[in-house]
Amino acid sequence: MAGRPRSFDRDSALDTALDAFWRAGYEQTSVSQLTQAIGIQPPSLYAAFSSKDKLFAEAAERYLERFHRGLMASLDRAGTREAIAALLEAAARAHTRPGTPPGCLVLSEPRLRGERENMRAQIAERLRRGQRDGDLSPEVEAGELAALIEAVLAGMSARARDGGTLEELQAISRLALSLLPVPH
Amino acid sequence: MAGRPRSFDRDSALDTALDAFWRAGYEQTSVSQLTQAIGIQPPSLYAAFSSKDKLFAEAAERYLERFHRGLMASLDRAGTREAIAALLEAAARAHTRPGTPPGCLVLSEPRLRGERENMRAQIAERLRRGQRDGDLSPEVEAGELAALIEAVLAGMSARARDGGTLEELQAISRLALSLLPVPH
DNA sequence: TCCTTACTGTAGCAGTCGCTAAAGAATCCT
DNA sequence: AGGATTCTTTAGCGACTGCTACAGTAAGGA
Repeated sequence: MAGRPRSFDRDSALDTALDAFWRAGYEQTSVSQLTQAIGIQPPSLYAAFSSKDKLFAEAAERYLERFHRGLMASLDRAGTREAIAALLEAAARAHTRPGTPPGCLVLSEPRLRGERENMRAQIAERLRRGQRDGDLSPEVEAGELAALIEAVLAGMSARARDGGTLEELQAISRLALSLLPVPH
Repeated sequence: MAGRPRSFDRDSALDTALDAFWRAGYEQTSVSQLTQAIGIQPPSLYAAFSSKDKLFAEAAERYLERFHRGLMASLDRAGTREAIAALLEAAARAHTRPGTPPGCLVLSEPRLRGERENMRAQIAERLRRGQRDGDLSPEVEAGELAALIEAVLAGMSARARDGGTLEELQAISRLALSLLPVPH
């Protein structure tokens, strides 16, 4: 049944791969960089993960679970303004957190366009809920405001990759919040 | 003195190279893609432009002259709000203009970080002028507001690359404008 | 103990990367 | 015409890309 046991920890190898993809993106991360960072030879990587593409998919899924979903859970807060404020503040912190690469994988990796669309849809849904609840002006189109918020988040991520500090991103976040129209 | 004349138009070759770099970025554009698009062999490219790096630098300079500076000239408008509105609107149009690649080269190419810093500095300077002129609230830090505006522009560029339409970008632009505090 | 199974390291596949040596072709100058 | 100059094409450099055939190794089951 069982053969020779794997000589490396698949789970921590996935962490290492995620870090590499997050830092440099899919295209700029070579298989040889990955195997070197993990400390294995190519056949071991391919036995465990099938292909660079599948390895990325699994690393991205881990990113979603471990970083992205928690961040998006900020939207569950009561109060639309508080929810968006929490999302922006959490993003500012996450995008500049020491020990992880700067910026957001979802917002910077071209291959994750689908996740960006999910993200925008979730924000739009939260805004619509706010309009139903009466704590967001119904005069603004929720989809459009969600697109603006996504754009601000993408800009914050890009700024972080350019060396922007936590304080700079928090300033962006704080100023961006003032565009949420309160109900009259 | 003069030897065999160049068989291709250096100027239009530079246009072709700019289009390629703009569309896919520096790293994702190979020399063989460039020579194929221009219709020449590698030695001709190297005789005319020295290296991929120098070719990119020249193409980027052309981008700045031909697209970026005109866009930034929107800031010269009288009225700070009008100036920022014009910049955002011009960006929405430029990032989705048919016949040119989607998005902004300055905002999407990692190598052009310095230009992004120039851009932010120019926006900040315009905002400070607005505060001196009294048509922008002096209570907001111009550098921070400039960072927010740059973030919105970067987000618009990213959205354009994801397939965002002119109308979507205009909606972002219009909503973003509401964060400009008027003087009390 | 021996077989089966599944991993390991070595080595290298075909293809592409940025770039260039060498030789032929087209121009100007004398 | 002949030489000098500068481009062109052909061909290919060494290094790297994602990936894999092959042989050796370490485990469990009979």
